[in-house]
Amino acid sequence: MKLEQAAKQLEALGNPTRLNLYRILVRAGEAGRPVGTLQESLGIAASTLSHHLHRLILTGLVSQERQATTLICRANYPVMNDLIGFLADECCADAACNPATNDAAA
Amino acid sequence: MKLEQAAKQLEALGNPTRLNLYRILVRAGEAGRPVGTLQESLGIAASTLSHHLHRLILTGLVSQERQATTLICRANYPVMNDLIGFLADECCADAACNPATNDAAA
DNA sequence: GCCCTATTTCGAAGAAAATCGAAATAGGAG
DNA sequence: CTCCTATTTCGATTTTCTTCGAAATAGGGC
Repeated sequence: MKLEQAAKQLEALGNPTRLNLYRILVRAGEAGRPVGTLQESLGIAASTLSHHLHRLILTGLVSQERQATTLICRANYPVMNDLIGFLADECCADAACNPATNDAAA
Repeated sequence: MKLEQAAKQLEALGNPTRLNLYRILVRAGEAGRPVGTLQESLGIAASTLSHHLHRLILTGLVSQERQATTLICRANYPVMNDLIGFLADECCADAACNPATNDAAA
């Protein structure tokens, strides 16, 4: 994964409203959640929610599927897996934190 | 971990310059890196670097130690571990992505 | 005390984000 | 076709971020 893409996804999750939104979607599982119920859960303006949702969709973390007039939103698990993989790769997440001593720089 | 704190850390990493900076620190390992060499690697103004560094330090992702006149910066691995743990917990990272069907909401 | 390097703080300018309400579009029901 | 609900787009406002250079502080060396 490219650093820029990872940064975009991290930024997308780096907002309390969006992180909360994303968490709700994750917990909703494969069933997903219509936009309307998300709005009720979050208690924000529909336009604000739409904006945040759009940002999450742009990064690939969330996807939508139309069901008649309602839009079902779902967390895109593989994308999150890749992101966590990136972080773990860079930051020795689950390992014993024994980073190499190579001087990788910009 | 609280959602707000996780969001702050994600936001801190959600900037290309800071993510790059953090990656350099992670790869530097326990030895860490003086601020000066970070500036050379990143090619940004010292004040800009100081600002980004401050943000990473505020979230706990990076810590500093003074060695005479130079400040050594180090990645704070446990904090990143917690963050990854939070993401994995919310988003079934390494598991087979079988989220529960509880309707947790805000 | 004076100087020298390393780093931060200050002040400012431009860019981007978060939020809302109002208006526009999407998809179907009658 | 008209209407109704669901959702997005538009326009605006307020706040926050990013970046820089200049000036201030930190810690020693002479």
